[in-house]
Amino acid sequence: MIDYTATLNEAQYEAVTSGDGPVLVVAGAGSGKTRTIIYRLAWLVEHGTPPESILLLTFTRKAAHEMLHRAGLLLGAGLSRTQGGTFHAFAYGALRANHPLWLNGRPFTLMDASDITDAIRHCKEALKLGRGDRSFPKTQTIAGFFSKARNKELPLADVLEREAFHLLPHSEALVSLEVAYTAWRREKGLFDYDDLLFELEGLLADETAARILRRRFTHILVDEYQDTNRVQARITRLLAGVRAAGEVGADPCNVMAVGDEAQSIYAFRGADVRNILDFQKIFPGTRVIRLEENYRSTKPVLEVANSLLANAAESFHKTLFTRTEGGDPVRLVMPLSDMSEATLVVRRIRELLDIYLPHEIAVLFRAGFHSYHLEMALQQAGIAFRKYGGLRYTEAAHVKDIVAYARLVLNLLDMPAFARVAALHSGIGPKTVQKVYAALSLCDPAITSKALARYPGLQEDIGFVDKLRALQQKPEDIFSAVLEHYFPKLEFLYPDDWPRRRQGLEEIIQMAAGYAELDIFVADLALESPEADGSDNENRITLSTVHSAKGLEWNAVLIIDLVEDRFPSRHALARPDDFEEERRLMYVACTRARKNLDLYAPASIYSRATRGNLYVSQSPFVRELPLGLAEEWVESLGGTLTRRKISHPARSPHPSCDSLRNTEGEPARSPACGACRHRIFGRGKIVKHLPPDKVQVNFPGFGLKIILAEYLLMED
DNA sequence: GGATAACTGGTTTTT
DNA sequence: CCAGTTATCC
Repeated sequence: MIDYTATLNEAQYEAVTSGDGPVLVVAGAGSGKTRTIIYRLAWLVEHGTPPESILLLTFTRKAAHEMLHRAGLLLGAGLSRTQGGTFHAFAYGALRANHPLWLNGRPFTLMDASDITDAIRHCKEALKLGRGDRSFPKTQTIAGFFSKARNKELPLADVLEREAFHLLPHSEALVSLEVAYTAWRREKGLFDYDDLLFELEGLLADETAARILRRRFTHILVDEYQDTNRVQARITRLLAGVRAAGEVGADPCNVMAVGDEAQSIYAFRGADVRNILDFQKIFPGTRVIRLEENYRSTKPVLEVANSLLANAAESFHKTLFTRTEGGDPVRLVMPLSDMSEATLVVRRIRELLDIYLPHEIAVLFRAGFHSYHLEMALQQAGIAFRKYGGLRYTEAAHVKDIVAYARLVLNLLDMPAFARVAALHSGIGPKTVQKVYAALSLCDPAITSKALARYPGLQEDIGFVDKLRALQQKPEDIFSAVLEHYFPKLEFLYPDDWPRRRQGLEEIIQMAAGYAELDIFVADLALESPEADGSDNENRITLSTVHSAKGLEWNAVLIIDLVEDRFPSRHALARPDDFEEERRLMYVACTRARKNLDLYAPASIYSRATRGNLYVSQSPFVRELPLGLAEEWVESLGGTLTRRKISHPARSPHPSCDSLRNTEGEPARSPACGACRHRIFGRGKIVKHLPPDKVQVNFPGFGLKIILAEYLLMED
């Protein structure tokens, strides 16, 4: 038997050992949330719950696997029969077993990100929309809005009105494009990410199907509940069932949701914090347990994190505490440019490598491309890294090529895969693809062979795929056959860099080896690519977007590019809600650090457009940092860092005029204060004078701030 | 008409 | 670095 009291605190113990009924665990950053889930899994199994009756829904498959693995270690027995993964992966599995009726028995295929943009581009061309119109949004942007509308469950026109005022002239065109895209998916049997969730909900709407799943999964655990969207919350409810007060029915309603509203960072894709705030209303009789003590970070790190939340909108106020004292100070480094930032970060990583192993160090940033300079500098310095977020292994063209062959083995009428394989042959472009596909979809051997006769290369490929299908092999054997078939083409397809692409292509066979079913493997590739290389990860530092760093932790964390327009992102400055999400994102980034936290705010950023360095404002999250919370280091020419004890007046703790542009794109200013003749940056208004040297200012949408008068402009 | 080469301008975050 | 556009070639 496991000794639960030895390693758990009181609140954790209560969560782990709670009996039947709904439970909500509100777990602050670093409060032992993962440990709690692991022990909960072990406790359930130890107290008679069959492992296969537990469903663990997490944010990444990796998180689920790790928790199950560690719970298995505790128990001394594997938890391989427990299902764990993302909502999307679970939905795929459920729909695979219960085909939606409207498909009429046809196979369905999961689209990956590029399939989605390709499909939208195709519809856009078919409808002749936005041709040569520079103001028409990019296909990827359109895909983003389509998905956002569905995740927020709002009409597309409403989303555009709220979030993309400048696209309103195209509203009608985009709505018709959305209709066409939906029709295209249904016609071709294609599911995008959002379809998975809504189709699963549709499945659960059938009471018989829902009851079967409820009986199968008597205990449901949902991690990162603050980042679920509305349909995911409804799915949770449908899977758990709801018992009215006092009722003892068939629905077990053993659901445990774990989350932290201060770490909600996915509102952009429809995550709704109300799911966690309203949990008790949805599930009557919920037991709420709070984990508040932080075991992860040192005091200096927590003070910075707490200060970020102290400036947040009301509902997110929260303070983490630790019983441990001491720890290195948080460092705020101000390089001259993003180029020298890369140099300084490399230098700092060298220092940290004397103390920590590579895998205990991470560099975090707001967007994938922010790390380009650093990636080059690390390469030159010979420091190995792996990058999360941004381009993935499975998004490389040559990997998509082989996966496309595998998808055709599953389903010859998989439109995106067919288009990809067909276009590998010279002389076949988009139009020919459409023609040949139309002929193939009639499923008449005579017509098929006639259509293919004109394209011998493609005919050979189709023959190869048909043969492979007939053999009914294991996924790894199918991929080795595909590789053998594909290798000779590689040199011709990618003359510039085929040797590089050849490297690591065989890894896909290793990845496939863990799977018994080809379609599940292919679906997983689209949902979340497995670790590309498991070999020397211990010897690499981590580069990651903050979003991809969620749920992870390192001894040393460096956050780069803390400047306005980057972190917070330019797009977030228009609306206060988005700005608040950036703040929580910064909070998530800081709370990843166990011992060392370095913040980098370069004074300038290289811009291609002007072929020079542009001076930039520091991120408001840096400017608002109270003096004394971080040690400040300034770079001077020549790359030397100097410790700065007194803060510069430019370090004003409020958004600058740049970050408070109105919709016309002009910096807005209020008139000078009648009493003191001071002017405020942006739209701020002085509401109170606090003698001798401070004023209270209200920034519409950002709230009240107290500011030193010397930071303000005098009317001239 | 349709495929491919050359060019240009602009980058959020993810399943 | 990559998607979308225009120019050129079959």
